[in-house]
Amino acid sequence: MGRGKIEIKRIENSSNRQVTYSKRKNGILKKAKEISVLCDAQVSLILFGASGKMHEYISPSTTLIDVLDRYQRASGKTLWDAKHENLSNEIDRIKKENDSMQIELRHLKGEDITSLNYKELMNLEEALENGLTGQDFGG
Amino acid sequence: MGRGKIEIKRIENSSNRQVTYSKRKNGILKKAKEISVLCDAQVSLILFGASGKMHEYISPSTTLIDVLDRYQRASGKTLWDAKHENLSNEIDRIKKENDSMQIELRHLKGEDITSLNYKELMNLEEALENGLTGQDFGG
DNA sequence: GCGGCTATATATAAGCT
DNA sequence: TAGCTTATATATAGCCG
Repeated sequence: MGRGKIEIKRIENSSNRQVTYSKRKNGILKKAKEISVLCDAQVSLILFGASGKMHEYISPSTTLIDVLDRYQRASGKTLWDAKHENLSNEIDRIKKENDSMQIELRHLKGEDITSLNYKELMNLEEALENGLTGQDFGG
Repeated sequence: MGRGKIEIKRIENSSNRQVTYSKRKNGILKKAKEISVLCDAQVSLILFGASGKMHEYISPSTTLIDVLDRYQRASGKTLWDAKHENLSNEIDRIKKENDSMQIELRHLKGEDITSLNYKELMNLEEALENGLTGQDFGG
């Protein structure tokens, strides 16, 4: 669509790439508006250029959240549930690490530290590195 | 872009609307792929036609969730509900505690433990309870 | 690097089957 | 109804200031 035909592959020249992005971004945003108006379609378009700048188009009379809800129902994929699960799992993982450390710290602080011998310290260190939970080092 | 010029307004004839949707859907999906490849852009495009059928394009090497996370950061808008925010906050909180403990443990393990005196232990304990991060207890 | 300017490449509205 | 075709409308690559 220009003076010359181009291959669809990454434009190596960064300044040409930027110019092309800017032009095509306008083009695709326009197309998104058009299809949404002409065909009564619900559209969500989000673009991030290499420079990091964001552009978006969401059809009128809807919201991105509506689109995403519908996306989940139509695709069977989960977004917030997946997100929710990821977060929950991360919390579990971190909490375990956390508990483990707290237990070890309690031991460290609760004992007469000078009474720990070398072997006990090694056990402790190993336990910490393994992130074991609930293991008791005798107190 | 055809035999005749058209106005950008809802196509009333439902079968024309469907045909136009189908054609333009292909066009915009192609455009989305092209800009993503040519310009190294991160793109998310979700379309629902009036018939309810969904089509999507997400740039390779990313996921819709990534795009949405980035969208939230860039736009300042929240997509996930309050529940997710709470989880995120909890993660932040726990991670801080965690980091704090790791720092202290590193100190404990890195030192000759018998050299810690009572006061140092008290400082340590206080720091842990306050969840302070990055504070140095002298090594 | 940015905003116009064309020549060309593409997309697509109508038609046709 | 769904494709295929073709004349036109658009998009845009390469340039220029």
